Amino acid sequence: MGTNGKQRERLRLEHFVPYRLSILTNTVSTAIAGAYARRFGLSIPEWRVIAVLGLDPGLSAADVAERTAMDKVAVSRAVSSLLRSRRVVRTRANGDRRRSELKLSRQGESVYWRVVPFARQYERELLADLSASERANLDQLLNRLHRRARALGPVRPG
Amino acid sequence: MGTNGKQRERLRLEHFVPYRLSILTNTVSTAIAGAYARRFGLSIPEWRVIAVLGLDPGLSAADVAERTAMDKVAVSRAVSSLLRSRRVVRTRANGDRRRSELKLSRQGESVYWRVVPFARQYERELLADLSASERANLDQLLNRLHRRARALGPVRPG
DNA sequence: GCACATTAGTTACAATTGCAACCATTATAG
DNA sequence: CTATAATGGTTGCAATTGTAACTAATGTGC
Repeated sequence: MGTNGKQRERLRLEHFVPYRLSILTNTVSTAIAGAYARRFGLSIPEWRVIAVLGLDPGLSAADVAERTAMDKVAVSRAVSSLLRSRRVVRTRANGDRRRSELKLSRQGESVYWRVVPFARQYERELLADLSASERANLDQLLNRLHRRARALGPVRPG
Repeated sequence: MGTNGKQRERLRLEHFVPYRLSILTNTVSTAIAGAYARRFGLSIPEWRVIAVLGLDPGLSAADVAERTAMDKVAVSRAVSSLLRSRRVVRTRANGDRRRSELKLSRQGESVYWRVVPFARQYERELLADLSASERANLDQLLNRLHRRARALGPVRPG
C-alpha cells in the first residue's frame, strides 16, 4: 500500500485505507442498525448503552460515555429514550446527587439477551470466511491501527 | 473472537468487531475531515468527488455516486458546492441532456494536487507500524470483510 | 406518435448529530 | 464561610444526512 514516496501519482480511492475503512464500516453499521431498529426498536447509541450496562450495571452516564466512545450528549439522549421505553432505570447516587446510576430494568435485560445472540451471529457471519489465524490478525490490526490513529490525533495544522 | 457458540455470556463491546470497526473509522475520519476542512475547505464528500474526478474526468454525477459509495443526493450537494467554489465545471452531455459531465477546473486540479500528498502522508503515518506483509494482510482482510458484508446485506428480517 | 415507465439530478422536509451554553451540585482556595 | 472552579448532565440551535417527492429528459410498447 502507500509506502513508497511516489509523487505526482493520482490517487485511487479504492486503494486508500481510510476510504476503505469508511465504506466497510458504513456497510456493516447500516446493516446492523437496520436490524436492531426493526427487530428491537433500538438505535445504535441505545444498543451501546444497553451493552455496557448489561456488563456493568450501576455506571453513570459519564462512565458509559467513556466506555462507548460516545460523547456525553449522545449518551444523555440515548439514556433518556431508554428511560422512556422503561429499559433502563436511573437512581441518583447518594453522596453525589449529580451522578446518576444506571441499570437495565427487567425489560432491558430481556432485550439485552435477545440482542446479544443476534449481534454474535452477525459477527460470526461477517467473519465466516476467516481462519482462526486470520481472525487473530484482524484483531491485532484493529488494535494497532486504533492506537496509531489515536496517537496521530486531530491532525496537526500545517 | 466470537467463533464459538457460547451462549448466555455477556458481550464485551470492546471485543466486538463491528463496534471496533466503527470506533476506528470514526477516529480516522474525524482526524481527516478536520484536516481537510481546515487546510483545504473541503468536506469528506467534496473530497471524494474531487478524488474520483481527478482520476476520471468527465464522469456524470451518477458515475461519481457509484465509484464513491455515496448516494446521489450527497453527490448532488457536494457537486453544487464545488461548482460554487469553482473547483468543478459541469457541461451537459450532448446526446443526453439529463446527464452532466463533470471535470476539475484548474483550481480543482490545484486543490487535488495539494490534497493527494496530504492524504498519502496520513495513510503512511497510520500504517507506519505495519510491516509489508501486515499491510498485505490488512488489504486482504478489508477486501474480504467488505465482500462479506455486502453479501450479508440488509440483515434478513426474522 | 402517444401513453407509460426509467433515468439523471434537484429540492423539500424530517431525523440525527455536534457544539455551545446552560443548571445543579460538589470540590477547592483563601 | 464565601467566591470560584470543576463535574454531571440536559437543552437549544445549527449543520449534516437520509428519504421521498418532484422536474426534466430519454426510452419503450403499441
